[in-house]
Amino acid sequence: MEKRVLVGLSGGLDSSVAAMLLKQHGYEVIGATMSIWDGEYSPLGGNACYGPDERDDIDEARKVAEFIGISYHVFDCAKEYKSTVLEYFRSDYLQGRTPNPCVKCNQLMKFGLLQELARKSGLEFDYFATGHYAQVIHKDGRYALKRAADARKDQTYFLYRLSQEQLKGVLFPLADFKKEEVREMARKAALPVAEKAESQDFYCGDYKELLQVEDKLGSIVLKKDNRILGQHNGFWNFTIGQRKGLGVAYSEPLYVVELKPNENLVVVGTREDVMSTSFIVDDLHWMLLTGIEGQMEVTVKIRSASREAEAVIEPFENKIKVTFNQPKDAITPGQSAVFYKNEVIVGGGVIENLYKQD
RNA sequence: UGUCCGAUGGUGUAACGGUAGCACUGCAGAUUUUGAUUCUGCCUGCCCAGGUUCGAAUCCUGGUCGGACAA
Repeated sequence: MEKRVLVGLSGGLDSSVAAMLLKQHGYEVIGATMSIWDGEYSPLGGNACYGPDERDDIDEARKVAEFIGISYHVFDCAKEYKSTVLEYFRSDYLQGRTPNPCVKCNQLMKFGLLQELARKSGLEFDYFATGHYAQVIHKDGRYALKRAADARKDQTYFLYRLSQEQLKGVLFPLADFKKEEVREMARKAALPVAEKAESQDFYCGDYKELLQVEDKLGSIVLKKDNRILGQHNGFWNFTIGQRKGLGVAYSEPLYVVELKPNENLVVVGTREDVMSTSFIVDDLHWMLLTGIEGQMEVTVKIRSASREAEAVIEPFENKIKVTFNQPKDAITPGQSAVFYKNEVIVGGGVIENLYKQD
């Protein structure tokens, strides 16, 4: 009997190819897209997750579904998206942290609500699949994510919060392919989205709308001597490690080193000032393991596009303390730190703050 | 209205007298499922007026402006 798979279609290249591959492999495939845009704001058009161009993406996903011959459904997740992802996004920024909406969205929406609504609507399926570049392994009775074959496109970082239950029923058809191979397959099959461009932003409008704030003048101060170097329109417009857009000239590159929400201060410093070695991770989520007792050597990734680096993790109160072997730049509260051992996700959590000795 | 110092692109700076470089900002692009990082490219400048030199940002004179000292 054919196994049934629900595939999350985004209207993009990757998920389309994923669906096509599953179909070719003999699964009975059902396409589904979540609708998250409620039209409250009016940003300029653009290729973003949360935005009015969602309609175009849904149209494309529908075309693709027709093209490869699978059924297609759209589920309205706008309300929940707003109360979870957007609310999280907003409150984190207003606390001077830098949230990662993709992580939240994967955990709660794509790999959560979407399947839930599909089942409620009467659809039955054995697996859930997406076009993510990641692979699932099963070891010692636990499921975990392993980096994709195409290391350059690996997306496990965004998926580290998936639970055992979520991982258990997941398929990633693109796990073993490189991006170029995926595009080539799409071209050969003449998929409608074969030439679709990469990359999408989270939101293509002004973040002020999502944060529900107005500009508020504040100072940009130099860490070294607290000298005021310039002005800004609100600390929420910045993230640790940011270099561009400060509007401040100095003898060397300046980076945002710290945000002080209470005083609406943006503290900047030199390259050296953004480097740290130790930090505390909270809001833990374990994957291959269920926790650790003592120290463990791992590699840690603290930003989607930043390369993972060697570090030691160890319990610290109810949290985890991470210590890099070499100082690392832009360790940012709110971003996720994901621990890998031999390319497999051991666990991860959210960066709470730097750990300072003495 | 005395003395001293300084005066280079939007900002901070560099250039034995030989036609101005660097960093930052800004802009454009590459990379990116986070408005970060990183990478590539681009735009702007020698306070003014004389003079000395084959030739001056660099030397001299005067002016203007800024800073410091000076009751």
